[in-house]
Amino acid sequence: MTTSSVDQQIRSRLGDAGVRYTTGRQRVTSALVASDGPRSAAELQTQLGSAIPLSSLYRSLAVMASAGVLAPHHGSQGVTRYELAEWLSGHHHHLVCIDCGSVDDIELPDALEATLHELVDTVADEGHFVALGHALEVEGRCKACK
Amino acid sequence: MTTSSVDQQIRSRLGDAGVRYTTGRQRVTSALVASDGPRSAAELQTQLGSAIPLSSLYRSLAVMASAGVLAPHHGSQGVTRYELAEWLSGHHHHLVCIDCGSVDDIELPDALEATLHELVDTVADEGHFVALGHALEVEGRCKACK
DNA sequence: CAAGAATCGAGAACGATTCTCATTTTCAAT
DNA sequence: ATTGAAAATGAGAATCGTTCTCGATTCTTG
Ligand SMILES: [Mn+2]
Ligand SMILES: [Mn+2]
Ligand SMILES: [Zn+2]
Ligand SMILES: [Zn+2]
Repeated sequence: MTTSSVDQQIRSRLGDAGVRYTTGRQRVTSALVASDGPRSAAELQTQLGSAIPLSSLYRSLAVMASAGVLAPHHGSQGVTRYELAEWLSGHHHHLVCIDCGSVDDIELPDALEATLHELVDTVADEGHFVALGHALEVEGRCKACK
Repeated sequence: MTTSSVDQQIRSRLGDAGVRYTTGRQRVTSALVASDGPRSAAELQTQLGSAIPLSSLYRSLAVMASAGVLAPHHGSQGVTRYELAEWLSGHHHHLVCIDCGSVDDIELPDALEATLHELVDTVADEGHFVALGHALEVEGRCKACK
């Protein structure tokens, strides 16, 4: 996934939302495109070399999330990590480290994803609600904690 | 699931951990047994009629979680909700309301759960890690928000 | 070049959670 | 039953991720 194609889609979506795609927000995008999992404000600040003040970073993340460009992931210690929304990154799931809380993306083979989709729909039908999405978290240990 | 049988198992497990099963902790247990999803410290305090100070409640939750009796669930707004560990409550999954963040337990029919297990094991094998657990969150709207 | 809108940045404020420490309760040994 | 050690309690302070405030700055558009 190249930064530039994602950039175009984000620029367009933010434009529709009446929100500017400033250089700070573009930096957030490229940091997230380069990541293999969701990132917190603090992690992004490190990754970006302190180029953006925390208060601005938090605001950009909030703005981009409410425009549907980023998706939040709530982890341990009250830390929220953001990633590109699935319409930008593609649908995928997460491997969460039970020791340090880090999160890595995992993509299911198409056959398995299809199975999972059916499964979720069946569960929703039986529970008389509409499944608007699903998230499978596989719990294990990351390389650093193994 | 009766409170008393769970109580016995918890008493035993806490005993092994060298931790006392005080009346405050027993109240936490009965509140969680009566719940249909994970509960935060604040929610438990309300549910328990302010019978336990928040600082004690937080400590009991932490102690019981690190003894493996409770499991934390990290939700929006930095709120952590706890539920009985799966060896006490049985393995199950969650329906998370995308509007208010409330969480309800859902149990998969055995056939679906078996399918999901296989699926997770396959993914883990392919990613060269060990799946120690899994959590499926189905996203939808709760009755209150529908 | 304005003027208005949106954004920025520094610091204050907030809120969930954790920590501190003096007091109280529990448990085991006598 | 008494006692001393260990564990738990409770009130309040402290912490830390996050959000808010507001004056300064940057965009956009005519
Ligand atoms: Mn992801
Ligand atoms: Mn549950
Ligand atoms: Zn780890
Ligand atoms: Zn709801």
